[in-house]
Amino acid sequence: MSQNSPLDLRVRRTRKLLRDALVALIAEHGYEAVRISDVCDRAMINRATFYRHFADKGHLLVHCMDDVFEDLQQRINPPPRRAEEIDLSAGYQNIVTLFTHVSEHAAFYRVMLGEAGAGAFRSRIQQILERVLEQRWEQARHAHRHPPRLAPALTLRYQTTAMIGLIQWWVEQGCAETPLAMAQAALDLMLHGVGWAFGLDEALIAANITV
Amino acid sequence: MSQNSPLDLRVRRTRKLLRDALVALIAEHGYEAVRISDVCDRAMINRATFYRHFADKGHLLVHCMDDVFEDLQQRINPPPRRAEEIDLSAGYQNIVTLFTHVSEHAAFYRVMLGEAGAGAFRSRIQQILERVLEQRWEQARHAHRHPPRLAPALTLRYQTTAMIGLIQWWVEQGCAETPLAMAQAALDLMLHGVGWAFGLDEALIAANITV
Amino acid sequence: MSQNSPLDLRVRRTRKLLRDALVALIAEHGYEAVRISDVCDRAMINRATFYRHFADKGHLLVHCMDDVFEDLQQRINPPPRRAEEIDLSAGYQNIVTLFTHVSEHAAFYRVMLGEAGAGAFRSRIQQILERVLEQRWEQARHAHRHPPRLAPALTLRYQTTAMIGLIQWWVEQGCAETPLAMAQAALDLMLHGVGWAFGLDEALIAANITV
Amino acid sequence: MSQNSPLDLRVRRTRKLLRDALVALIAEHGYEAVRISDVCDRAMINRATFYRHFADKGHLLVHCMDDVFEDLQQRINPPPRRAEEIDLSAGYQNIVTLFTHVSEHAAFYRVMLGEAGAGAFRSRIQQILERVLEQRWEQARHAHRHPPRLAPALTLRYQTTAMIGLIQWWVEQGCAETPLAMAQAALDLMLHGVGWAFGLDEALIAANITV
DNA sequence: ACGTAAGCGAGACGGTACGTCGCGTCTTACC
DNA sequence: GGTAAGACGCGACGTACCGTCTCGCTTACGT
Repeated sequence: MSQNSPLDLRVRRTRKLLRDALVALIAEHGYEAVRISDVCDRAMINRATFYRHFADKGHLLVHCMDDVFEDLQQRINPPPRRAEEIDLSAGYQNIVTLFTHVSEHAAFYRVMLGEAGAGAFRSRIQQILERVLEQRWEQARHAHRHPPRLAPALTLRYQTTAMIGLIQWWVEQGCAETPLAMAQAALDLMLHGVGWAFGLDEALIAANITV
Repeated sequence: MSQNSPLDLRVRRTRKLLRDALVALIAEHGYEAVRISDVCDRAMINRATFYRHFADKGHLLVHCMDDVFEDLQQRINPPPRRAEEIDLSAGYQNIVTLFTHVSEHAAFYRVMLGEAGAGAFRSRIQQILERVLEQRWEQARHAHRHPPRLAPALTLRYQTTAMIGLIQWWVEQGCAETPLAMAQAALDLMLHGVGWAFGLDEALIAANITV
Repeated sequence: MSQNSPLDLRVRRTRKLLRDALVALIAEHGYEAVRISDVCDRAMINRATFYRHFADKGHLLVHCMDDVFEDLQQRINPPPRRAEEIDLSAGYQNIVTLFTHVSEHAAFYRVMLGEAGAGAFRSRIQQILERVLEQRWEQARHAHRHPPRLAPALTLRYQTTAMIGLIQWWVEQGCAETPLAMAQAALDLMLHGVGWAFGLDEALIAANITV
Repeated sequence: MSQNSPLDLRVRRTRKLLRDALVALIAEHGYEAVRISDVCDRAMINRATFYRHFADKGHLLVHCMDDVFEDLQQRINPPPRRAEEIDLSAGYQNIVTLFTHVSEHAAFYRVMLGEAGAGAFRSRIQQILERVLEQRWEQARHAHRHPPRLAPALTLRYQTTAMIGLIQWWVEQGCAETPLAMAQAALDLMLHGVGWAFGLDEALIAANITV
């Protein structure tokens, strides 16, 4: 039997060691501060070998992100096949899944979304969330009574960056709340707005719409 | 005493040249890609002189950010002196001011919030917004009928990161909308939520609250 | 014994390919510039296979030199069996043989004696010539009227390096002269000196001996 | 007073340290075996600084050779201004000067002419000697009774390489003989030939000319 | 002739040196 | 006294070549 695995065992081992070392070091010192030689030392991989696999630190980072996001995509992506179930519970499920996934990579998310993280990470997860949210919105379109009240692109950006903010806050707190609680909070904020969350009186809110 | 007199003209000139050069170069190549020697070349300042004023690139960046945020703080910070005017119009005014300020530094915001920007910038503006929003929320507290429905820290983070997302989206579009339109959109999203913006039926929203 | 049986066909083939490749590449780029991987590419031999046969580039070079010098030794070495024939014609014959041999490996000699050649080659051929010349001198000793007028070691070195100089000059010229002409010139220089070759007057030479 | 010296003191110091280190290390390990980092370590110069002065090892070597050969050229070059003194004593003086110079750089010559030396050195000194000898031969031309009996280029090469052989032999012996003795031997070999030095009978030599 | 031990191709890997780049410090000379 | 010019130590970078090491395949040799 010839091994039909795509890559030599040694190759996979080397890449995994490098990935793990990078993640650990970013968590310790931040992305920019990590030197390729540090990664190699930690991974116990020769520096020349690093360059046989990745052109530079950024490529290894992408490799790491692929690792994380692949997991996320596989759990979130499958959209509801039966278009009739337009309730938001599927969306809620997705949000729960998202927070669960985050909690499983909490350390990575904490540092990557932090000040010392890599901008590429934030923009990539933002795109992923945007794509997912847009898809769901497209599928739910016929259930709407009204046309969109604001430019969808704007709304999408608002919601996705806000979600990332929630995630960042949560992992900074050490994931104190359960993923379900976070998902519920996210859904509430999405549906009722920040004013509601702050406890503003509905009448006050309604009154100020016209301002 | 000459100590507290405004700095030597040459010093101020040098620092301004360096600031301008850094901003221009970040806009062209991104923060990390900018070399101190590039900044000096652009500013036509000797590299040794740079080090007489700033310890490193980060310190110059802080200097630049101070320049921008000082402007913002001065326009936004003054809280409503008369606590009785608890209408949201003051908040709305603040938001207009914010977007106006952003439009005046659009290039800077675009690159600094982008993938190639500096993480420090994003986190700093986030803190500023959080502080302002928190202040306003504290002042408006007695006007609320209800206690906060979600943890205020969470809500704050949600709203401020969402605002930054809006800003980023806006400057990426070239500030096509007016600051007033953006402020109105921001306020609407804040008060009515994303579901409303997407045009979801209120009944549907209400129904799913219980999910 | 299988040990001294001629080597496996594959082994001989591999070594020959490597030898030829090295010689060709030295001729093209000089000894130091040749990389082992270049040799392997040219020879269409895997690099790992190279190391199964030679420890490094130097060992392959020695292998190549053995190839060349073995030919030379076999043609020059057999000293005059009958000690009575002490005429110089046998020495002359040897010199003719030497230049003939050189002409048959002209390309190799040209590059190996040139600036980009291997020092080991020059010193090895120098030793060979020195051994041959010393042998002949020992055999011709009883025909001398006089004891050596200069330290034999010095004279030997003078003559052998001069011969190598002649060879180098000749191959650099593309072996324009016949081997016989070169041998005659070498013998003339050996017997009559450089002054004579330049056409200096004998009286002048004699006069200046005392200087 | 502005210093009219061509180079900053630090620059000259750095280059001298590197030169000395290279010479010492070549003497110890041979040219090819010397690593640039070795040179820098020995010279207590940072490796990056090396590259600010020399593109590679070869350029530093040339710098070293210039140092040595400049000395030689200045002592040997000035040709006899008064063309009437065509005796060979001036040539003899030159040869004495050459050997004296060599004895002052004996270690350098020993290793550079040895197997581990640099081919460039040998070929460069060969060219220098050739140029000097050719000059003298041109100036002495009208004193000759006869036209050259062999191609001057060939004779030049013979003599210069032989001289280098003598030099190499001498420094290998630790310069046991005096420079004067070596110069006399060189002149004798030049004027009377190798056969004479070996003590061959003149009649024998004469008889074999016709061979 | 044919099974087997060898020679061999492929290529990952650890290592060492290379030449380059940018940083931050320092000295020197100028104005 | 501030500045220009630039040498210097430092350390990371990305590249190149070396020599070693599996792991299978195939090929010449010995019985």
